[in-house]
Amino acid sequence: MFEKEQQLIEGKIKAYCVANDIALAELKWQPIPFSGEWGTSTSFFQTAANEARAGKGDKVPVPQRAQEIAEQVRAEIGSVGGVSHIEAVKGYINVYYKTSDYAQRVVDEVLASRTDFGRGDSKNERVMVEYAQPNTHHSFHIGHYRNTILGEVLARLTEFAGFDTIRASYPGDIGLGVITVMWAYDKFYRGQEPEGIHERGQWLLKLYVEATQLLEKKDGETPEQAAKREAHDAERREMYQKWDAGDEYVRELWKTTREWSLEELRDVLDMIDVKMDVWFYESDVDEPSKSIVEELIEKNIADDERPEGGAVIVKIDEKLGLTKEKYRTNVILRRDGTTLYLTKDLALAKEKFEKYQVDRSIYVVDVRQSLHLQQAFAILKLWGFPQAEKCYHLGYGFVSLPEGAMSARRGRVVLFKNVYDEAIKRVLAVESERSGNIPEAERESIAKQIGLGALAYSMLAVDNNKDIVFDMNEALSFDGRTGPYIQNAHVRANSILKKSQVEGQTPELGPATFDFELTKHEVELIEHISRFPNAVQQAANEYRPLVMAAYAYDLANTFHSFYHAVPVLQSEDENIRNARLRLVSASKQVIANALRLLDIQAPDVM
RNA sequence: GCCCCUGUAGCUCAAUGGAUAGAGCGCCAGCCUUCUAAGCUGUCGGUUGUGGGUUCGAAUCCCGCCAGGGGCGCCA
Repeated sequence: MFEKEQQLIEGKIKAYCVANDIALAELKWQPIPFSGEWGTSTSFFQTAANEARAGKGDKVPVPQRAQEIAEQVRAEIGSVGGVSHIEAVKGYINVYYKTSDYAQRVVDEVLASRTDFGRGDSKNERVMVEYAQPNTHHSFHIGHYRNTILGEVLARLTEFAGFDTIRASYPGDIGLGVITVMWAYDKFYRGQEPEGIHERGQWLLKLYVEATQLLEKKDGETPEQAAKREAHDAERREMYQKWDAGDEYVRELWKTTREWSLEELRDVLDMIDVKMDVWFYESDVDEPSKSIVEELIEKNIADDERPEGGAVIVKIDEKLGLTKEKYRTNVILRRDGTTLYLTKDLALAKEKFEKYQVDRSIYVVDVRQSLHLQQAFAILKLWGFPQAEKCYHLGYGFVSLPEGAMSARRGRVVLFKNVYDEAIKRVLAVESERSGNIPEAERESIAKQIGLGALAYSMLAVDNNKDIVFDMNEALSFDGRTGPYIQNAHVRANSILKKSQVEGQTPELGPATFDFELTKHEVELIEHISRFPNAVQQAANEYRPLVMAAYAYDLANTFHSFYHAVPVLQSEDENIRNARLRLVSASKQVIANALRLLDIQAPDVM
């Protein structure tokens, strides 16, 4: 925002140092921590330290010498347009901007750009974010939700930051787990089908639990029980073989039940406003991945141990020439010729690189699969894909329950849909208590926005590499550092604007200047707003939704304080009233932009 | 055995080499005839697991140790 002024000052500092034989170290500018006003600062510690190391400076302590330089430089700079004053403190030089200029620039820019405020310039680079990879024939649980919201927000961030972004889902639609459900369905429930997308999807999970009970070896089982269990297992294996061979009946059964799961998944994604660009299915890459195995053997990357009754493996460390074990060795084809997760991931990566021309490939996957993905990336490198360098595993800690890990086998899972329903129920209860002014018809829709806002934020406000113990009361809390807190700031801003009869009535907010004495609340609000574009870039570059989550809260917090302390509509001076209205409008816009990046709705009333 | 992650206020978490380590929850005390109290203001609360090292400066980087979690050739 003040790049020109900063550059001018930097130039003067450099000139002064050259003239006075001071070996200036690189200048790093950063905002001044606390201020009733705002500005930017840089320090001279590094320069002083360099001098001390070179034996200059007569053994003056570094902080003292840094302060000396800061004072000398300060005297030299003189006055700069747009800058109110410059001070030398504790080895830092603080440049304070002229309040009115700064405020005006920030607010005007937001109001000119609106929904595009904070959008980065195009980076001419294509990013694919792969997330939402639940298995079919299960049901979408709260762990899948964490994955999906993280991936979606990351995609929104990279897109807004200037990357060409592709969203990709990769459901696991085949495997022993899938066959297990099909077997149970075919044997015990053939022809049945519950009403309702979610009921039907969740029913498949129940079948899985039931089937697992029947197929699991139990302590002290009688020979008859054991025989029965083994017979069941044989049926299941037979079904898998039939699927593999393309048996018409089994394939049809698979397609039908698979579609039930995918319908449920699509509906969940729709509920949380996620629109996928590309759908990859595990079953689609099964065949292509087999030819990849042959290619890797030919290229002497993979070793074929099948002649000795083994599998096809890749000795990754050895092929990379590493002496210490890092990636180890892994199997890419079973001895029976069937593929593995790793095999399919290689085929998928090839398609991403060749068909979709992605420059960066981000995998939002549980941190427990870290070694596995590192192995995949290493093999891609051996294979000759330069993009392997830009494959990135965004790992996240797993979501467990207060009573322990979630376990689909034991039926101990918290389903997303149940949390969603509970969230709406709780918000509606609060609404009936506090929001008497909202028409009955609108309440349901707002309850969805608030409930999902609480849930999304509870996931996003924790660093992705930390595990989460899912607690319904915490996840659906509406007080304090939560989604609804941020949404409420948006609502309050809207409330002022609505009452001012500015928005909606006239297209333009009244003109205003900020050359009156601003309160510290206004100053802080403006500063936070001005930081938004940087927060977008940082969050996207570091692949960290948390950065944006933290930013959104801080902005809302600043707005709430402003709202409480500074009258807007009651301002007697017309210029001040207009200036504050412009500030409120800008605040509302930036809060909305931040919430949008977090996949959280910004309601006008709540 | 090897590798990865985590350890910060009573609890849940921020702070990725800079100024006095910050929020929320909880506790306590204030604030609604005044733009929505899902809010605001204030109080209390810290040897950043531990011992060294690097640096002008370390929660942050390096090494050791302790504690918890996860992973390691035919599951995904």
